[in-house]
Amino acid sequence: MAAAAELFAERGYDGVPVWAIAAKAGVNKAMISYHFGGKRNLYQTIAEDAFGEVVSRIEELADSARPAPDLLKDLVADVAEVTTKRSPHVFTMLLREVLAGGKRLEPGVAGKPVRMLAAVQRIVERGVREGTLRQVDPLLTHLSLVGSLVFFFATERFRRRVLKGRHFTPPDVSAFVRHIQDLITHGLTAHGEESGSRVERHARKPAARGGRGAHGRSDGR
Amino acid sequence: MAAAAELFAERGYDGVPVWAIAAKAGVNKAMISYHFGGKRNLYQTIAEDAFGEVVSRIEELADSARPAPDLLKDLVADVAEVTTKRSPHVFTMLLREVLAGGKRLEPGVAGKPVRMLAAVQRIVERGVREGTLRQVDPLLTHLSLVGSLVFFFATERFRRRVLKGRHFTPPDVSAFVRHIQDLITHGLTAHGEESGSRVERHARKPAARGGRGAHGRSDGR
DNA sequence: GTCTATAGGCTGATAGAC
DNA sequence: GTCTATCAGCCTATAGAC
Repeated sequence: MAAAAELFAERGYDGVPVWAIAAKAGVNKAMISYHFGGKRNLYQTIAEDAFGEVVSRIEELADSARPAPDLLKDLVADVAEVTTKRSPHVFTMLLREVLAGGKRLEPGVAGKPVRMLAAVQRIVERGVREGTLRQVDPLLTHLSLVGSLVFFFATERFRRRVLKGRHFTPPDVSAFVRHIQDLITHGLTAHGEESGSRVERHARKPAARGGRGAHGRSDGR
Repeated sequence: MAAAAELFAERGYDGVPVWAIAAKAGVNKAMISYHFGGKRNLYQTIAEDAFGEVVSRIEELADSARPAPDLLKDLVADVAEVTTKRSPHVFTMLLREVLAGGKRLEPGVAGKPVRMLAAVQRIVERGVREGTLRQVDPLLTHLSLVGSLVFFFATERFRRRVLKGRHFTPPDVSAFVRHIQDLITHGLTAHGEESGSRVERHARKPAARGGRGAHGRSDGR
């Protein structure tokens, strides 16, 4: 499954012959039909597994009552953690599916991007309602935030290849996480707009779920 | 070419048989080999054409001496204009290429994403140097900004399909452009941080190149 | 320039030996 | 469970008639 995920992410479903997956996994190509029921089923299984992990993480955050800006920052860190430590190819595969319009997936899996969207929207809506976020549109905010994230993680391979000797900063995940969290702070939070006073950071909250020590926890700058 | 672009964007290079392109274009499939020299050449021609348009627009902006925040906002509007009025499938195709690591394209075309990256970085670097932008990392800023844009335009078809009866806002291009420009204003510009005073908008500049009336010109809010 | 017919290559799945 | 051999389908490209 890991071998297949990498190949599917890199070349797309139609671009990967079954023999390539078998070769990379060090097994016989007939075994894939035997154990997974064919190429399409293998793909489906991988997608379900990977997308499910991301969705459940995001929905867990959306169910929290903590301040919306903190949740959004944790979302960034969570997403980074999933893709770096669990399934490196989720977002490439997810993005390919979204580009295809979700035609290839069975309904249950195809709905997962929509659940992510709904969860993020819920967080943003509450933040706007409670005044911790500026008056931003939840859908557009979701698209710009998640768009940045998905784009970054899905294109990591490309950057590694083309930015070899040319550019200064090698794409560093934790730096990117901090950058996005910083943009959330400056671009989305309502810091003191109603008072005429100097901009100030919003109050810190102790982390709701113990110190997992992720990349750039919103309370760990 | 338009027919092929749409199909390539939707299903990917490997997912589109030549007969499908021929059928959609209303021509015989042998004509594609005759006029373009085969499927791969057709793809290459389309990619070169579409990517070139975007790159030249962005590089033109990067060569301007106007304030960096204005340039970034115009970049957003320009990108939106190209994809809505000229080639609706550029970003889907571009994104697919980036996901593939640029392996399919000849070097000249593959370098175009890098030129976009370099141009945006140049704008951001100058903005930071001149103090019109906060002290942000140029590469990370490029990735988050362009990532949002590319993601938005590349996934428009998906949204139209899945957000049919479910969600309030149908994805509106001009609203998204304004949203991103707003994020640039709040998240990237250095508005009065050195003075202790109230946040204020940066000074307006008259548009450098006549009133083209694009979606959300930075001076047309 | 346009079309039909076909060649030639590659792919996914599986029958059947072990 | 695993492997080899093979089949049937689909794809691109082109030869050759018009």
